[in-house]
Amino acid sequence: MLEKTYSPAEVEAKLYGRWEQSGAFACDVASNAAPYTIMMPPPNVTGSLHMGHALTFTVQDILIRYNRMAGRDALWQPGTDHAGIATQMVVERNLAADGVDRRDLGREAFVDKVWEWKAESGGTIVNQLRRLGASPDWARERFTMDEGLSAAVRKVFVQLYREGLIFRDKRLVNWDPKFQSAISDLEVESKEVDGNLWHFRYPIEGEDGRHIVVATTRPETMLGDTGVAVHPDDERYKDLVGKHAILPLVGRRIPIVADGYADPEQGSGAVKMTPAHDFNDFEVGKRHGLELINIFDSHARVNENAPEAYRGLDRFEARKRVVADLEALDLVEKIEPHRHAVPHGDRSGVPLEPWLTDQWYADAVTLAKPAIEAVETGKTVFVPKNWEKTYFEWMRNIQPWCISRQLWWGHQIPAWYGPDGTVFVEESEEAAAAAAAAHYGTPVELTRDEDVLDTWFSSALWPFSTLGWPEQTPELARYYPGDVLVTGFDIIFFWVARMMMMGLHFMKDVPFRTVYIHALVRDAKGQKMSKSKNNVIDPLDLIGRYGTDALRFTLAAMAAQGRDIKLAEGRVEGYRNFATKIWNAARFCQMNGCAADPAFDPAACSETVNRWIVGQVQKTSVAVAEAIEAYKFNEAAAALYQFFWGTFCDWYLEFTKPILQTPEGAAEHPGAAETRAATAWALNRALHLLHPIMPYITEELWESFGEEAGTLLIRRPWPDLPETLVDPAVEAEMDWLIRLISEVRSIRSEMNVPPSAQIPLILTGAADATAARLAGYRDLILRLARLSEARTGADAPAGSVQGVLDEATLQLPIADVIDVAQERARLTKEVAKAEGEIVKIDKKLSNEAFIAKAPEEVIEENRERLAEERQKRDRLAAALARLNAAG
RNA sequence: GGGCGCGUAGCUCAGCGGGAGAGCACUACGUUGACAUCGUAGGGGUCGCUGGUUCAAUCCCAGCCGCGCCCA
Repeated sequence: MLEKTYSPAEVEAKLYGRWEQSGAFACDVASNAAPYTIMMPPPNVTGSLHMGHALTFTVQDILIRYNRMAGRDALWQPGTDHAGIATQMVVERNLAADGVDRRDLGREAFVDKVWEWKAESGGTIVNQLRRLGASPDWARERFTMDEGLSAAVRKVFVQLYREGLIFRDKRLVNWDPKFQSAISDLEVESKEVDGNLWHFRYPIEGEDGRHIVVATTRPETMLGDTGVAVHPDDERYKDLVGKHAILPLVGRRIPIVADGYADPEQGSGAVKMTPAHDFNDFEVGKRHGLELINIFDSHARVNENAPEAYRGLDRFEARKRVVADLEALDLVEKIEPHRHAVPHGDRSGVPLEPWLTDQWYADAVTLAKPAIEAVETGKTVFVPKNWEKTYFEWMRNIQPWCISRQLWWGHQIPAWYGPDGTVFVEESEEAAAAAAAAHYGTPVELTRDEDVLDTWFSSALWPFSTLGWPEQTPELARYYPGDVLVTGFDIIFFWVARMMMMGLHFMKDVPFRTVYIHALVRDAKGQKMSKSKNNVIDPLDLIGRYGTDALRFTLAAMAAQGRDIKLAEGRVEGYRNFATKIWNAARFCQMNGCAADPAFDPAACSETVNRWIVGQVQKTSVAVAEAIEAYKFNEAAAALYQFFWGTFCDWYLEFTKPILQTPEGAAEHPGAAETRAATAWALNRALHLLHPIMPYITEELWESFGEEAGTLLIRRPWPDLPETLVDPAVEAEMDWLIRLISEVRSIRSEMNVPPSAQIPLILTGAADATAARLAGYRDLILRLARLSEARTGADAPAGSVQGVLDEATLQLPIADVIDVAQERARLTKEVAKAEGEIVKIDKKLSNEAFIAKAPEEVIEENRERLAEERQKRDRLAAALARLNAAG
């Protein structure tokens, strides 16, 4: 016998191991089944499970479990990425706690430390994924720094270099002074900061007392100014173009140029130009041949290119000093408070410095072309479709991708320099040495490039590097391209776009056919969860309190396309209750001896209730399958919830009670055996349908109810049921029954008939078929509507409360409890309601244009509804008349 | 400024050309042998505003008002 309540924690721990050990998660390269592949977006190895992960991995697991059941050879490829900066930071912090600096340790020893750290604590998120019930093929778990994946990185780098698609260049980069590394423009986070707009006067050369006023948010950069720009049409400055200003504090003579970049509306209309420290100024500088003067070192301290007084100052100290010195010279026109966006490093959190350095770049412009085309031609489709716009927007405006990072943890760039700086890009040191020897005609000492590659460079290869590329493995042939990539929109640029580029370039095919972009999880108020707001909901905490299945069902139910998820804990609680409901329904089935019967044939039921539930199961299985295949997880969840609670528990189990529960001394109902088998069958099918979303409770119940002892639900086939199980006549009959019971209950409740009182029901004006139904379901009706008798009759007994059901009128003779005034009010309200409908439909039908232009079935439907409403109105009016006559 | 999206019941959200829905919350009643993590019934909505298209608009189009996110 099942326990009284479901205990998620116990069941989860027990079943996960059983699944994994049974090999249920593994794909089968030798299988004849069609493959179904999802590449898991590798979480950061330093990461721990947050709500976003919970959503994305739940969705992926639903897809994988469903497709596995649907007969596909499913591969869900798991793994983690090495997260260059984040991981290096973690390990550096740990070392710092022991008073060790990585530079004292040296590169090799430091990298060893990182590997040690990874071995000890790198698996956190992977274990948390298990608690979520995720079922990837763990045996194939990969890490972006694995030897195989590293070989893929080297090969890709060398090939792209030889094709001219990777190059080295001196450009402005987003420099992170804290990490001492370049970062890509995607890792830049704009933050609104309260600052000032400082207006400085720059004296004009040769015109005593005349100044040009420039406005800036970064006074300290003026030490590197090499020009002033004004708009060509700006009348105020026309005569100054071509002249020079004298840069205060420095004394440099700088040209005044005309450029459309200067906005006459902004500030004074004149802008100082610092081409070595601002991306826009860099472009303007290029157009006008302005000098590039780098005034900062890598820590963003003023260097030797600035006047001696400022050297060594940090950029913020330099700012104060410059302003103070200009004020002393009376060259500050005004200072206005100004709120503006300042680029920050998304991980370091410090303001970034545009800085001129040598870096490696990938030619994203060229690589993006086929990737754009693949989406244009539908080789890869986005779901929902509108994310294509975001993708195109970025891909069509893409810039060269800075792929080098000044870190130690990552894939070191396979480039070696000869004594004269000649670069040799090869897959190994030996190859580089050979190439150098050939170049110089003699072996030489080579120095390897110290930099490593952007983590996303290796992630971009994930869809094929994890399958063994560059080896031509059977896995690669079978599982590339993948079916669907599931991720959040925030990762379209970082990862999706780059996988598209690399996949198309190296595999000559897209990496996945579909990209499903899901929502972001926010808190109940719609705010992004963040530690600083202290509104983070921990999925593991929710799992602990409500169970994994409840959390998964909640996320599925809320994963409607195109809208973010505002997660309120109440929803999780509600779906925990749903799990409890499932548990209790199963207990009930067990208590009534409903066990799987191998001989049961759903198409051959004789009891109407059983023929009905079998059809409802069929409809639900189709609805759920279609919803999952269309990535409409909320619809799948709603169909399941409605079926299990609203149909199976609320009606079917109630309908079968009189059949299953034989009163003392009475003979068993002739349909009892069939009903027990049908109930078990329906419950078992429901467990199948629920399994992808609620794997644990369904697997646990399958253990007690399953048709085949010792099998696991995870490996069972998805129910493939014929449409013929749905019988419209049966549906109509059960629908009538439900409406009759509901109507009686509603009247009883409104008339305040105590639940314990058993009252009679007389159906007047009933057609023969209706009378037959009443007789056929008499026991059920008595029980569920709490009646003492239920029969047809010719006349209404005096003092009846009345209701209408199709052509018949319900009479509930409860003269002793009836309140005439209350009943009159009730009936009057009902009549008015019907009357309102009649007026609405009548108006529509008497509109000639409607009759002329609307489709025939719509007109017909309205005619039917009108007739129904009129019938109802007439019967209710008659009931009212009877009441008035009696009262 | 450009792009995307959202304003539907008290709350969280489905629906998106032909009868306004769900869950939670709320109210009343209920110890009917699966379930109070429950049952039965009920109240509650000019579907942001204004125009337009249409026989028909919560749904399509335009404008406006509020709100969010991304990119400059």
